[in-house]
Amino acid sequence: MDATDAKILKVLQRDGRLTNQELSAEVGLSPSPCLRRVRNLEAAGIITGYTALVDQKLCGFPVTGFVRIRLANHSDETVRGFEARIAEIEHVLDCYLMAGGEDYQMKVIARSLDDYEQLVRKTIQKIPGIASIETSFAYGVVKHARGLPVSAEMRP
Amino acid sequence: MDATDAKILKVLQRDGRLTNQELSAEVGLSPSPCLRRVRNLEAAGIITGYTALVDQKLCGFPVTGFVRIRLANHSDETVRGFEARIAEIEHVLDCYLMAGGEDYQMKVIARSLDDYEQLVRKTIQKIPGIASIETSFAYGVVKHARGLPVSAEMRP
DNA sequence: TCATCTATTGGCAGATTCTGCCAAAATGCA
DNA sequence: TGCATTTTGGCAGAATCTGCCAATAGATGA
Repeated sequence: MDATDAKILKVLQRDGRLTNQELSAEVGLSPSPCLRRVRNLEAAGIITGYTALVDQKLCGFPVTGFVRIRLANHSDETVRGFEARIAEIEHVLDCYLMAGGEDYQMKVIARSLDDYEQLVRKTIQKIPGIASIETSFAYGVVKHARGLPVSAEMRP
Repeated sequence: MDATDAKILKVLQRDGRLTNQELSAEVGLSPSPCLRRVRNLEAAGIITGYTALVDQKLCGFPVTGFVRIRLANHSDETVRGFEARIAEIEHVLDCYLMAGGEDYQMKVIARSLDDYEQLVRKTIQKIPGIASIETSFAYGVVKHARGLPVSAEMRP
C-alpha cells in the first residue's frame, strides 16, 4: 500500500468505471502494472466491489429516516433473530451496533411518509425482542461523500 | 423506466464494473440496446456515477461515529457557513439536515478514538454557530446495503 | 562503493469488448 | 387492421483487455 495504490483508490472511488488505460494515465503508470495493482487491491479485500450510484429521489425514495432501537435483552437468540430480520428488510440501507447500551441505529428509506410509518410499525416494530424505538427524519442531504479519504500510510 | 431498466440498475448496483456483454446477458437483452439503456439512465441522472467500494477497516478507519449538532440560530450566514465547513471535512462521510429542530446528523470516521476526539473537538466543535454536539460510536456494522431496492413502478 | 537479488515496470500481441449505424421487429394507437 | 413510433439485434471497425517476457529500479549486505 503505497502512494500509487492510494491514488488508484482515490480515482476509482471517484469513477469506478474508468478504463484501465484512463486509470493508468491518471495515476502515472502504464496499463499493465496498473491493472496488476488493481487486481492486488481486489485480492487483498481493500477493494470490496464496484457499484453504480443511483439517485434516491429519482428512484422514488424521497424519504430518509434514522431509527434507533433498544433491545429488551441481549441473549444470543434475540440478537441473532433481530439482526437476521434487519438484514432481510431492503428498505433498511444500513444498521450499526452502537456502543453504550444495547442500541442499534439504522438508516431507512421509503417512498412516502405513510410508507415509512407502515415500515416502522408493521415490519420493524414486529421483530421480537425490541424494547424501544426512536425515529427521526432527514429533511435533506447536506453532504454525501462518495469514498473514504484513503492515504498511503495508515497507523493502526 | 420499465422492468428492464430496474433490472439493469439492480445488476449494476451489485457489480458496477460488469462488461456490457455480461450485463446484457444478465438482463436478457443484446449488447447494443442494453448499452443504450445504460446511457439513458446516466443521462437522466438516475445513475449518478460509479464507484469502487473500499474496506473501511483495511484502509485504517476502524472507528465510525455519529455526531448530532444543533445550531445556535438558523440565519443564512450560520447555516451556509456550517454546511460549507462540513463539506470540506473529508472524515465526515455524510450529513443530513434533520426535521424537527435545527439538527444535523453526520457520519464520521477516524483512525482511532483519539483521532475521533480530536476531530470532534478541534475541527467540528470550532465551526461557528454550534449550540450543542452529541456523539455516539458504532461498535460494529450489522448491515451495509450496496444499493437501493429499485423497482419499475414508482409512486410519487 | 559495488554486486546481487527482488520487486516492479513497460511493451507486445492475440483475444475480447465497445459502440455507432441500419434494417427488422415489436409496440401502441386510432 | 394499418400506420407511426419505439425498441431491438446484428454487424464491423476501433478501442481495450490482459497474460507474458525482458528491462529497470530499488534494496540489501559485504
